[in-house]
Amino acid sequence: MDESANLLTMLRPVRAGNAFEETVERLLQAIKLGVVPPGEKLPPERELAVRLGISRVTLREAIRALQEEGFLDVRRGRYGGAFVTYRPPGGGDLRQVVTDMGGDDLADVLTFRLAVECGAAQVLAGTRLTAEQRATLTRRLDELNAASPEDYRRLDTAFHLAIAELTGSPLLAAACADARLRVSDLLNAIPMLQVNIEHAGAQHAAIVAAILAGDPEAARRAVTEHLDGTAALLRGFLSK
Amino acid sequence: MDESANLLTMLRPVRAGNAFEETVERLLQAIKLGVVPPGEKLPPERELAVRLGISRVTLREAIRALQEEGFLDVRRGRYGGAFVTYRPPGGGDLRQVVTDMGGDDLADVLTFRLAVECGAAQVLAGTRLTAEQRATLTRRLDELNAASPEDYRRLDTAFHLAIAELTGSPLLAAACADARLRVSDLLNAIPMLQVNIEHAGAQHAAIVAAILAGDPEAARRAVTEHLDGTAALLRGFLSK
DNA sequence: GTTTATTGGGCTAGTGTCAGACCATTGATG
DNA sequence: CATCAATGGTCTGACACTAGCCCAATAAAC
Repeated sequence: MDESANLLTMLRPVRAGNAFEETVERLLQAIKLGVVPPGEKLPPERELAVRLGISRVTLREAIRALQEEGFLDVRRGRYGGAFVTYRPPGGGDLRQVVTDMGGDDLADVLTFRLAVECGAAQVLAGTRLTAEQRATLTRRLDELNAASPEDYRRLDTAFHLAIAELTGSPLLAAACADARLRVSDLLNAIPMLQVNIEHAGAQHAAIVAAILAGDPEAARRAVTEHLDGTAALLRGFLSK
Repeated sequence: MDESANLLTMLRPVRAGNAFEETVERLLQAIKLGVVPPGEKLPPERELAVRLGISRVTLREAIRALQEEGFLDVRRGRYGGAFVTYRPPGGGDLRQVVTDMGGDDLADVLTFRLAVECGAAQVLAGTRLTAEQRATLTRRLDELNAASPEDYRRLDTAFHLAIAELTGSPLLAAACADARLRVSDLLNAIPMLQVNIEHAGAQHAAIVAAILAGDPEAARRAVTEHLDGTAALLRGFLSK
């Protein structure tokens, strides 16, 4: 960690890949995180291209790639569109997933997620929330607690993202979304055990309680505990 | 904050601009944050292009733009290079700077910075640090405390970034660098008062003490206090 | 059935970006 | 004063990406 550490950080690559690759990544994330649930369709190409800031040609290439990989079913005509067919796999080989993660180190991803999610929860707890914001937060928690196994991961993501989004900071929301999708493949590769879900449920409740009580310290502690639990779970499966 | 909040977050633009624009931004940040101090030169074009992941042609366009704006002095031949001529301005019109900030909202930027820097400090405090890491942290603090006025902002940046970099998470370091440069124009537009520097000095010391003591709670609190102070200062100058 | 609005599919001309090669300039070194 | 290594300056051919336009297919509405 010498004089040039700052330099290395500032002069990192300006872009992660070409437009096509980055678009595939983004769509894949929206699909895998369940932001667009199975059976639903993506927005129309013309609209989506504008939102993603790319040309329709590039977008279509990305969609075609995902179609060939079996993530999407594309139908023409009115009421057509790109329908999500992907369903989260029951459980793959965690070590393989870790190996597949591009250059990103496992520790890097987990550290990043811990930092930004704790930061978001702390900030939100330190904000005076409107009745509507409080309602959104508790609704997301209730939905998660009532989730069927196949919806669990999707609603868990929605819950965690909601905390970041409720801070009103798009930059922070984007950072948390980024962190989440970097762990999502990992989470999908480990089985969902009833014990873990119950533990997580209690921790989610503690997080919401701390935020609603306006206690940043408690919120930070609750999120740390929750994410440390997940990290330990992952490391446990990796060392077996 | 309806059902589609997640969608809006996930389907944000894949790239902020074209390669040329993003490169200008990056270099400008490295210059304005003092990562490459006045009088020093950027790495050679060939090397820099590789580090930034762009072609030499695009990099040269960016450098030429910055040269024409007066930030760089480019000299040919051996021992030549792109030398930094920019020196941080004494103090401009803060409101103008806020107006100039592209779409980013002031609150968004401050919230983002608070979250990621608190997260980084908390994570670092929760890590068992090596002797070398502890030495780096205290050295950065000492350098900052001994800084002349013209070096203050640069070393302040280096100190804050060091905390993020010491976590060992490149993702987190990049996020903090991003947050810092988004406020740097704002900070440069307000005068440095002796009182504020003394306050900041005490807060920096508290942050380091908490991290070295391995107390995440205290670290989080100290960073929050420090950044809230800066935010209040900014808001104060804006409302005058 | 026929119509119609909406959606994906495909084309073209123009611009952005790239890799790689070669040229021009400079200042230290012998 | 001649040489040389390091650096910026320039060119070319190939590929990526874009904006804008029109075509084709589909299913609801009539």
